[in-house]
Amino acid sequence: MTSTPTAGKAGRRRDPEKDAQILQATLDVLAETDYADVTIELVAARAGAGRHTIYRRWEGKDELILAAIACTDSADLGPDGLPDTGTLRSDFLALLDPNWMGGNERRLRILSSVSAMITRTTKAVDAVTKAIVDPSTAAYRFLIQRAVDRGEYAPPRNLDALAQVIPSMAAYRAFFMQQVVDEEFMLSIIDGVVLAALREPSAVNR
Amino acid sequence: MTSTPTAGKAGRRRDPEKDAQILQATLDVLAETDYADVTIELVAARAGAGRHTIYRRWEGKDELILAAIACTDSADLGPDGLPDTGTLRSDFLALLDPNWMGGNERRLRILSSVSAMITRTTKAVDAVTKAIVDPSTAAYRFLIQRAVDRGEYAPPRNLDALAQVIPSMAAYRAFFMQQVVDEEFMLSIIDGVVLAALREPSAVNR
DNA sequence: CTAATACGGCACTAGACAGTGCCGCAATCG
DNA sequence: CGATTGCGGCACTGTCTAGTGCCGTATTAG
Repeated sequence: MTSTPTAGKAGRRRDPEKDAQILQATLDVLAETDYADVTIELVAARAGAGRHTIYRRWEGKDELILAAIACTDSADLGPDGLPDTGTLRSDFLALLDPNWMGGNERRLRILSSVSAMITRTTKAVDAVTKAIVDPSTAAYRFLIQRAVDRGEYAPPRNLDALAQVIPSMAAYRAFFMQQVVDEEFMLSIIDGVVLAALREPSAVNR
Repeated sequence: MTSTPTAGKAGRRRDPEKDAQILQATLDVLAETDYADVTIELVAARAGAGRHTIYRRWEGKDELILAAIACTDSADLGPDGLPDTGTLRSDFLALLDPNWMGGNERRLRILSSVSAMITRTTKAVDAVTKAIVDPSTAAYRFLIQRAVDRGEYAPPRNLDALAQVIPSMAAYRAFFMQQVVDEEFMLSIIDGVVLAALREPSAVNR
């Protein structure tokens, strides 16, 4: 669908840059307004493109948005992009700064904008799950597991549930309460919930 | 605005029932579809009313929806409506059944539908906060505090954060993950997070 | 009864937006 | 060069829906 006519066809080639520009513009608009307010016109203008250029590459509005979600940059949430500060608490805090709050703030806004779509399309749920929800949970699961492995805490009763605490509460606050997810809030969750639910290993302590 | 002409005016009186029917229909539609798909036509049809009857009472679509949110029945979340089973764990579980899942399932759906509105209007945030977010948090805060008061657990480090765990994680799951908030899931949060973060009182135990 | 208001149903206006067609220009192949 | 395709911009169609006006009917005060 987005393939460039590499064959021996005549004619001008599709600009691969445009794909990225359009998807990025889509994410920008999605992060700033709401799904219903995302117009192709707006995206095209933002990307410096014509509407046709968009319709030539994607079936329609929904397909475009799904593609944009799928290319949300979650690479920084892979094990390699995660901080390793020595303690779980400061790992959590390190996530707050660089990619995370601007990074995450953006992810949260996109997440909320797409919510309208989620209630209708199964594909949207899949896209959001794959691009945003799963990577976030996986990142926290990784950090906690690593802390357990190095003996900082005893293995938790339910790692998966614990790994979802911060994404859930941050999303709830940013989205439904429309309040900033700042360090103060994060600390209240980290200390008051996640770390509180973890126990020191009963035997040797460090 | 919704006042019935009680003065010595002539003419047919406004049907007070209609107010409730229309607001209820609005909530129904909100719970089933999405904010953008809530048409006055749909609400009117559901309420067995004409569109004029709606416009006669509210300024427009947004006002109607705000009014509907405000009348979400959260009375069952007051202290009097909450279960008192003797232990915090079974209190939590009791919330899952009666008003809660059908009750809460409905609240969650409405919450998600209004999300589109939240990103634009401050009033919507206020309405949702007052009608849904705050009552939910308050209910859990009450249950936890009561358990602490009767000596079941030691006072938590951060009661407010803890009280938001279940609403947040339930909303996140129901909304962004589009998965059912069933007993299995609730138990994983209750045991794996909330109760894990609470400690037995160090001194006399019960 | 008469005047005034509420009600449901229908038709209408106005605006917004998805999607398409066309034009002129740019790039690329043979 | 000529054919073919990509591109931005403009105009157009079709649809959907908020909001309003009108009609016939029902209700109520005086």
